Amino acid sequence: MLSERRLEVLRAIVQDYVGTEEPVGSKALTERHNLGVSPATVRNDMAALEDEGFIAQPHTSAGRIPTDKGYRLFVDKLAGVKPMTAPERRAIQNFLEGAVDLDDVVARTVRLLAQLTRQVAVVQYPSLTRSTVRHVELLALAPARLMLVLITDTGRVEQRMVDCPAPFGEAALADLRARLNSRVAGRRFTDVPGLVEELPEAFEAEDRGTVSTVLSTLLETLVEENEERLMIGGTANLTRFGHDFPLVIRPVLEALEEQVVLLKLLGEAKDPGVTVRIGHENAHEGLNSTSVVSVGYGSGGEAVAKLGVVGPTRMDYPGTMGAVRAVARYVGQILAES
Amino acid sequence: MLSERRLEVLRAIVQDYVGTEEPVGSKALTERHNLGVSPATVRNDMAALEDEGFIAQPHTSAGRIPTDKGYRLFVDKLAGVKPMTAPERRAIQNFLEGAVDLDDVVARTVRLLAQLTRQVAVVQYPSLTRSTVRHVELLALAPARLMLVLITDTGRVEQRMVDCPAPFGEAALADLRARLNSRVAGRRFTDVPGLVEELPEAFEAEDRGTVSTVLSTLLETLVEENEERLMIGGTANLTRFGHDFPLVIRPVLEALEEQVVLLKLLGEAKDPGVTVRIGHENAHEGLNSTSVVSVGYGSGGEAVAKLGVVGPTRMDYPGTMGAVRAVARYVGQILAES
DNA sequence: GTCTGGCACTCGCACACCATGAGTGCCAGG
DNA sequence: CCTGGCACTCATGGTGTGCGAGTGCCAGAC
Repeated sequence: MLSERRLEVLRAIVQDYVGTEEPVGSKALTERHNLGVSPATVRNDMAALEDEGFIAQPHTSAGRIPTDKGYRLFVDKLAGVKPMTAPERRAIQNFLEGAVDLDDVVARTVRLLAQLTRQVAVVQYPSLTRSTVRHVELLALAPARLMLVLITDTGRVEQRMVDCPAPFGEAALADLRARLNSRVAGRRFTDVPGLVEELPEAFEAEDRGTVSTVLSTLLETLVEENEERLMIGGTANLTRFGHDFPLVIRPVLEALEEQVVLLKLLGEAKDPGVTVRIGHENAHEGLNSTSVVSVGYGSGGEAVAKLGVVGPTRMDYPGTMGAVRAVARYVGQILAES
Repeated sequence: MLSERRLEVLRAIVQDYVGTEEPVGSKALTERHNLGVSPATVRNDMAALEDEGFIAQPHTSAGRIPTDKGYRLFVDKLAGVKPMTAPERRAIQNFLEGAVDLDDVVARTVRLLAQLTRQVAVVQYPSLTRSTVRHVELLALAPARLMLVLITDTGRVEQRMVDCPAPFGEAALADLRARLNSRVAGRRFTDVPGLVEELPEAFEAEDRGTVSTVLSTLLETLVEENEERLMIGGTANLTRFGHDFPLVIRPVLEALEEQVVLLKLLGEAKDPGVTVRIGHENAHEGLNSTSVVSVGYGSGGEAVAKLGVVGPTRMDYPGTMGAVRAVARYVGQILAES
């Protein structure tokens, strides 16, 4: 079991290492933090912490640095979330309020997060599956070719072409449009399939094929993989990573280009609050030397998507968590207003 | 004036340096290329080339490397565009044909370019201003709130909210929708303003305010800055840049995050063919050690947007130019088909 | 039992030194 | 105008060394 003081030592090590980027020794520790004990005592505590796997030394004659396990303990037990200051909060709000549409909200959020945390920011677009339908529109582009436009409560718009098996009259089109909207408008995406099931039956036999085609296109749109888009930014912050450049940064850049990887990354975090995944806790190899801080955000009380940052495991966790949480909160507000 | 052989020497230097990334000396040159003269002669030629500013030596006792000016001469006079091989062309075509919508086309193009050239790829979305209107749709979301949806011939969709000064009836809406489409469908964006000018006059006085509002929103959409979106990829290739990492790569990453910068970059290239901007020819400071190879692409004969790659000035120009040109050609085809 | 000061030990890092050799410029002769 | 020869420069890499930060351990104090 770790005594109170040993935890305090670990906290001091994490804080110093995050600040200086250099392994921290026993003497420096006692000087910068008033632990009330001598370096020798700290050394003993360090030896114990090392035995337990919370810290390690890069070389025999160097100071200690925290391990992933050490950071984990720090995040779980030793550090809170550092709240943003009032001016910071105002700045966030002001910056986000200038957004004109959903794309802009996401773009601004990415910039903001990247600037606040000085790390790589990742923002997922509000997911279709968790939002509700605002409107469905059908346009006849040609006698047997329709365009289906789906508008969500978060302002997102998806469109699909529909090639009809048979020509489809203007009247039938208006009818379908009206029926469709009266059923699904305001409903959650997940409920839509059940709501439109027997819709074809209301139409003439000749039109049923087309109606079915339209419906299946609609349902496809709801589940389609590209529903999960995201935007990243602040990659220039990767240059502040470390000294042993290419080897670390390369796999990270590669991982960041794989949207699938990132989506999985964000998706894994089920926690209602801020989630932190440290180093090897990330499934993807390329991200083994990074930590991911993420949180859900949404227009109502409920999360419709996630956002977060990717940075070195040696990061300011309390500050980053605070920034991520604050941004998520304000983005939620903005989405709710629009 | 530079003799034929001196140009040949320059070509050899560029080729060797691009291949090896190391300054090339006179002896190595005569060994790898059969110039038919001795190293001493080559040295004299090199001295001349250096006087003219085409090459430089990093240190006194090192070989020569091409300067920006040297690359410029190489690109303009000494190198052609290396055409893609047949299998490569087939691969490009196959890869692009799998795309399901415009976003996907752009995304695939970026990946493809990045892989082919092993550099950073930039693809601009087909610009609104140079395309034509396929359809304009108006939806009533609330009595005094409309949504305007604009669909282009390149498959792009833009939507805007319109808050009406007064409630707008269903009949008037249908009327406006019909009149609008009959006037602008199939027309170029640049012609739209003239075509809708006197449209409000056809409506009752009470509706004119709303009609005007809708029209001005439509016109805004046509010129809005965010019409010029773009997508980038292959940033991981930046790690192959050089040995003196952070200092070079940092400003490049920063520049790549500024869409404005990139758009200007692509926009500057007015050439109908492949354009190459080398090193300091790029206005943006951060890109002074990079070259940009870009070209326009379009669904018809006409260019509606640009695409290109950003890489180190030390790049394989003929190959890169060939890849860029080929990809642009096939993307154009794909867009024309859809 | 816990903390402390002392002490010997380890070892990475920075610096200096030197030998090597690739590459150059210049010159005299073909 | 080209070539071979020659003296010179200088970046690079390997070795050696001193320094100092940091450690582990132990004996003694509280």
